[in-house]
Amino acid sequence: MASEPSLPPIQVYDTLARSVHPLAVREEGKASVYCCGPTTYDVAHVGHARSAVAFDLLVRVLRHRGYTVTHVRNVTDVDDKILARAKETGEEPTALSARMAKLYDEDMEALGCVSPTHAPRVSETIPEIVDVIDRLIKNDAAYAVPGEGNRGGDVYFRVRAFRGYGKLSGRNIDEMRSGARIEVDERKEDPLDFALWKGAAEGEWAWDSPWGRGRPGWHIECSAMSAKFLGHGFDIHGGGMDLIFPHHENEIAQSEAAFPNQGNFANCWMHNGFVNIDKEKMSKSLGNFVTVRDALQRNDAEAIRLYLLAHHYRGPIGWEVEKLSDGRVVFPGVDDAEKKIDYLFTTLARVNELTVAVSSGELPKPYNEALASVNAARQEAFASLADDLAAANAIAALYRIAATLNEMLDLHVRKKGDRPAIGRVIGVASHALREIADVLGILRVSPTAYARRTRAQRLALLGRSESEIDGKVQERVDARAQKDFARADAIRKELETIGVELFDGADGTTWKVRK
RNA sequence: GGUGAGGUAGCCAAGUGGUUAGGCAACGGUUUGCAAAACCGUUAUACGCGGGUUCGAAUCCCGUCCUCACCUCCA
Repeated sequence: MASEPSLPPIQVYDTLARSVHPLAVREEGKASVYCCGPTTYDVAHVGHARSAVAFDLLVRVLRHRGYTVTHVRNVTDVDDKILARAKETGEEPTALSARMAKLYDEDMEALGCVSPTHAPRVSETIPEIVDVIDRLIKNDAAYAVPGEGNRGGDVYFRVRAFRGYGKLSGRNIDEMRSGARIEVDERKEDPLDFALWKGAAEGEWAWDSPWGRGRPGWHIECSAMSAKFLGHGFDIHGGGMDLIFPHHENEIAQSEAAFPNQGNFANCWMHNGFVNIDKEKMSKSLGNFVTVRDALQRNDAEAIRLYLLAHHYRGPIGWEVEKLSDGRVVFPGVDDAEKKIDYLFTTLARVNELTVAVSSGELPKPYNEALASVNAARQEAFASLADDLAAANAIAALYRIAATLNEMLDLHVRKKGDRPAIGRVIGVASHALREIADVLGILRVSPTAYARRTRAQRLALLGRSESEIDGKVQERVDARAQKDFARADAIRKELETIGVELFDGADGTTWKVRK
């Protein structure tokens, strides 16, 4: 169902098959995607952002290729960690959850992630969760253990009863026993069994169920939610690589045991790699994390997104953190990405300022070649994205197209070349640039809006005010008017040392804060 | 112990058998009062190490070293 027949079919790496294979959807022209979202006990770090961006890219690519995508991303707003954190802060767990879920949405929106079609919450899916557990008990795949005293009962999944257990993560049950540290829990029939429902004491944060008051186990919500919105056997299930075991393995076990003889729970499994700091996985438990909000304070959202996209979604990303001598913390890799975003926006700004005649006839050779190179770059970009979301190649194509645009713009500015031919190349190239950027989810605002917001952010980081810089610039403009170039150069140098670059253009002097 | 990911030029990072990845930094050129931006060129016959297959290997095979992750909460 490609909207453009010349583009190759989409293929992705499937963790279950351990290979790249063509995407097969159960319903022509439609794609169903379920992604594991956050557990809302704290703000998101850039590892969460990476996962969201990776699957946002998937959804964008699918939509660009003509698929109608139903994208479900859950919010685990009921969890022991939320309860524990709420006890620390004195907040109601539900309030903490709701607050963090809102911040997560804000962060991901800032990073250009399109809102999922459905974002179900555990707290609003309890009846469906109870229903799946009930099915599992009826299918002998799970068993209830009565609670004691005023505690509700527990329900456990009978791992050994599910024949396919381990197929996603490549583990076998007996090898796991020797390696895993398993807490002795007398209520379980087998140490491998995991909780579907956990009984809670009277007065605790809990919901009613046939087994007494309690809360759902960690994995069951995804089985219930995906069934609710996508049904059994949906197309793609996504999440971070650390979820393969046990979370996704358990989802498969639950869903396939609840709906036996109905085929695979999900047709294809995609997993994103980690964000590392100093070669170690960024994680809450290690404490080596950078929150999305930290990152957004120091860099533009577009730059963060580009940095994440510039690495293949399955590989690791090293998030560089550098402490400057003055104590400030910077992210050099993201700064680098921000320069690239600057370049692309600057190119677009030049295009926007231009009004030019457009040739419709046969183009002279050099322009024809430029046009061919743009079209080849565009083709390459979308072919790469179709090949397991190779975004880095699409980004490379972006630079190639931008270089052609700037080359044409330079010719135009210098009043050289064939203007209508230049106009035609610029028209095609800028359209291709925007189209690719759109699928990548970058260059989402106007160049002027970007310039305005990055200037404000960079000035704030430098501790300078706009009027202060404007004053200096005006001083220099006056000096130049009097041909006092020594004074003008001194001011230029002074501004340069604090990170401000000047540009003497035909319409006067403009300035920019360097990243 | 089991399972998986990765080691590519100063740095970041694509690439799974044969013609350019791309970016950053540095340097040279065009342009500029000087700069910046932009464009062109150079740095770059790079692929952890040792064997092997092949006319040809970063890419396939065997061995080996190193890093990281999962097996416990984790995107």
